[in-house]
Amino acid sequence: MKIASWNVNSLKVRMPHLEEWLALAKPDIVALQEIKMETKAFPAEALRALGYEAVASGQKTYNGVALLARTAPTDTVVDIPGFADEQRRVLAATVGDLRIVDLYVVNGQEVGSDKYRYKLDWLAAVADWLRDEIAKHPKLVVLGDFNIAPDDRDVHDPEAWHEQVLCSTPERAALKRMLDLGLHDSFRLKDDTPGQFSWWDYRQAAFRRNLGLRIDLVLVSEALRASVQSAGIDRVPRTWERPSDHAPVWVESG
DNA sequence: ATGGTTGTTGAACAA
Repeated sequence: MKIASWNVNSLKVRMPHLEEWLALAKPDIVALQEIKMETKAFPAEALRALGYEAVASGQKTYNGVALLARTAPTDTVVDIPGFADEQRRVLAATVGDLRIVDLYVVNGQEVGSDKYRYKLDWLAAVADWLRDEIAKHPKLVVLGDFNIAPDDRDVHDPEAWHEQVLCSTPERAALKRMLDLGLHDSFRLKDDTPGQFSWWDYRQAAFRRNLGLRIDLVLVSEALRASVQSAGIDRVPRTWERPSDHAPVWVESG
C-alpha cells in the first residue's frame, strides 16, 4: 500500500504531471493540496479513467484539497469540527481500513502577522479534531503540506530561517502537539539525514541548488508504525517542465 | 538590494 501527498499548486496546470506521476509511481492513495479550483471543476472522470476514485473540496482561486484512492473514499469530512473556516484546507475520509486526513496547513506569511495567528489557531483546532479521529480510527494517516519544517535537519539554511515562518518555535510546538497524540513522521522512521527537502522556492534557482525545506509530511498513527516499509520524497516531478514547487512525498506500508 | 518566480485573476494577492 503506497500512500502519497502532493501540493500540486493548481491542478488545472498540473493535471498532466499528476497523470504522468500516477503512472510512474502507482500510488494507492494520493492526497492533493492547492488544487486551486472549485469542487465542480475537479476532473473526477479523468481520474476514474486512470483507475482512481476521488473526492475533492475546492474553492475559487486558492487552497482546495482532494483525495484519490483505488476504492471510493467514504465518510468524507471537509470542515474542522467547531472551527468556522471558509478556506478549503482539510479533507478526511475512510479508505478500506484506513482513516486518511489530508491537510493544507495555513502558510502564515510572517511571524506575528494576522495570518500567522490564524495558522496557530487553525493548528490547535486541527489537533483537537485529530485527538477524536485517532480515538475513533486507530489506523490513522495524517498527510499533506504542513507548512512547518519539523526541525533544523529539514532546513537548508537553519540560521537564515531561525524563527522565521515555517520554522518558528510556536509552529514547531503546534506540530509536536499533533505528534504527541501518537503520530509519527514516517520519513524520519527511515531516514535521519539532513538536507532532504520537499519544497523549493521558484526563485533563485532554489531547486537546482537544493535550497529547500521539508514541509510535506506523512504522519502515521502508532497502530500503523510497524507496518511502514519505506518512506521517501520523489524529486523527479520537480525536474519536469513547469513544475509544482513541491515534490510528492510517500510512504509504503503493509 | 526587503529583491527573485509562479498561479489566479485581471493589479493585487498568496505562496
